[in-house]
Amino acid sequence: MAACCDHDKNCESKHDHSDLLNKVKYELPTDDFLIELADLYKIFSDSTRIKIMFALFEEEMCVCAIAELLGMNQSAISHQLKTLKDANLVANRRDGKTIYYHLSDDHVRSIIGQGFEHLLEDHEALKQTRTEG
Amino acid sequence: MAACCDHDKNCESKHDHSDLLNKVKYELPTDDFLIELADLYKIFSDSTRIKIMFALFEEEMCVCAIAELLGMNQSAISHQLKTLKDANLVANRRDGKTIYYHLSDDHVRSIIGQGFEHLLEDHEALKQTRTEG
DNA sequence: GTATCATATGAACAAGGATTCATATGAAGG
DNA sequence: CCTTCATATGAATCCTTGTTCATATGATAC
Repeated sequence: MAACCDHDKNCESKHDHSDLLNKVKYELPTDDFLIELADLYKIFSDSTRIKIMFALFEEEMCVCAIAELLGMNQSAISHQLKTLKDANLVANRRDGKTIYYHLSDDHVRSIIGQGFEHLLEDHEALKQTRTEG
Repeated sequence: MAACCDHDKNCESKHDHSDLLNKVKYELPTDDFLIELADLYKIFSDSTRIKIMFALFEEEMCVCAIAELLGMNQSAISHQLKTLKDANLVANRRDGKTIYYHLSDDHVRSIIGQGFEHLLEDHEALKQTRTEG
């Protein structure tokens, strides 16, 4: 009988993976950490937020400038900036009535950089197969 | 009058950002690329998929082993594996009735690695403020 | 062929989230 | 104070998406 399965109806396989499962289970980070990691990527998973972060690569911008740049209304941008700020990815400063946002650290750059490279290489690979075919 | 606004009701600001906007707009990648980038991170933004990828860090696994590991049913895992495969993040091989999945390249490792580090440093910072307080 | 196991897939449902609208806050100028 | 501008926020809506259930495919063994 499979080693780990009769206590859970989700585990219905007839295979016996006990050895593999025990090993992998041991190496796996905690659920909490993995959920936190997914939540971090969730922030990068919206194109509006990506655009905002890219814009802030250059220099700090106020809310209405970002809204104008992206052609979206101020409220939408404000909501997304809150999301980014809650995740410590952007910070802001007030100057009179205006509030300027900027990237809060270099993690944004390095995280986006990795995705960027992945896409570039995918596009390269695609081009390759096209010229080969 | 602000330089770029009367053509678009979303651009209602009284500020004049023309210089800044022109500069940033010029530096910004295309919409298509930014959307593609967001879509890539979207794949990392689900904890089930993250867990699958982490499991495959160790070695290849068949569908039912992953399901057993995560305590989820086979269908859910299969759907997510399809998502990962469509994004070229995992690949598979058949051996009889069983299909084994593995990471398809090292981008998964490097992308997850960046997020990993970000979280670790955040946790460090948190610990710091706690001991200071 | 039929039965069984491993996986894939389509439809349906539920939960989450991005945007918009309306409104609130908060600062500066008069 | 009152007005205006810049931003924030809450509620409502619509769209996306993860999971489940039921079923299909595809391979092996008999």
